[in-house]
Amino acid sequence: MTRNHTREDILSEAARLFARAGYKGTSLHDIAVAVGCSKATLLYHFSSKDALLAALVEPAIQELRALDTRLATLDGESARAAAVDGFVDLVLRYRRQVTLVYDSLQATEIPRFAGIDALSERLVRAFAGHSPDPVDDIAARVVLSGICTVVIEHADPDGIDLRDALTTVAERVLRPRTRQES
Amino acid sequence: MTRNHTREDILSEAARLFARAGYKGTSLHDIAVAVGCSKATLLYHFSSKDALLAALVEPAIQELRALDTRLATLDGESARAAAVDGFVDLVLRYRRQVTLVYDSLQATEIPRFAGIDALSERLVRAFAGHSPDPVDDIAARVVLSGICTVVIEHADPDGIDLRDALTTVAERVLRPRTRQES
DNA sequence: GTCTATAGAAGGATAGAC
DNA sequence: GTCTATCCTTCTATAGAC
Repeated sequence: MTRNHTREDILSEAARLFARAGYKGTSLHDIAVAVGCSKATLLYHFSSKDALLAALVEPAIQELRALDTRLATLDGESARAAAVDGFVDLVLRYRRQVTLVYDSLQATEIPRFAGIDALSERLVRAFAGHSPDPVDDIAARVVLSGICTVVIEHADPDGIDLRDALTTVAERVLRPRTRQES
Repeated sequence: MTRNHTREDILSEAARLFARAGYKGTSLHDIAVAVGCSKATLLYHFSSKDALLAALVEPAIQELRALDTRLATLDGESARAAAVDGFVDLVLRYRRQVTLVYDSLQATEIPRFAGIDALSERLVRAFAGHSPDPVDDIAARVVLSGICTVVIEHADPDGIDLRDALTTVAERVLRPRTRQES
């Protein structure tokens, strides 16, 4: 089918190794060994290690931008629900890339990622249902980042449906309170 | 007062830089420049880069173990509350170390950290109130890791009381449901 | 497209003067 | 205790043959 099997192999192995040891913790040599080729081959397909990272994360970033655009047309409660569903779906489909977006923002300076901080803030606001309560804001941040970390670490999809569980948890935290304190 | 001002400076600057760029992403040269000394001085005070990391994280790990021990004497609901309060307190007091414990487990092999995975699992179980429901388990993981990430990123302690907010959020997710579905 | 060989920089760590 | 100088390794990236 695809003739770029080497290119695909590189992307696949790089994703695996980056997710395990981090971007800085993975060398081109490591990737080359995993793929079964030389470092020079890696750099034939991708102009640099940074470029490899960018290629790896690009589709995830694009989908994140698409979600952001979609959310802009919604408001309040419906935006919150769409944000949760959309984000959980995205994170589950791009498990390995998620870690990278996290540590790559600090690890490298890839211009393509510009504007992602603002996007991230809009996502937090959507999770919070645009509530003015600071606690709702913190709740949104906890859930957002917690979902990322859990998906990263939860390698094995055993019995339970992770998507449902994550969505349920998010609803627990984010759904507007019906005043009932202890 | 303390005569080890250089040693303290090194620990302080290393904590700052490690938290910003990660362990692998920070070189001894970076730390030396920040402290205003040479690499050799760094390695006079700490036998290796790994040893510096260990010294930095050690107190946090010890307190984590202490919390774990304390929790072992409690059960169910009281254990859950104690776990949340204790953990939030710990994470807030060791903000910078938290990131390190996360990425150092993958970055380096420091024997002193042995057994921390099991400890971490016990903490998750305590957060979940030892509920057998898998969703409660996921909820505990989301909150636990979410709290860590939020504290790391939430550098500035502006108006709101982060401790109260985090505790409140944790209670929202973890407190046993009174059956009320949408 | 893939390789070997190698350049050139940066990393951690040591030796020895002060 | 702190420094400069140096060693050795590893890293990213390039050159050029096949």
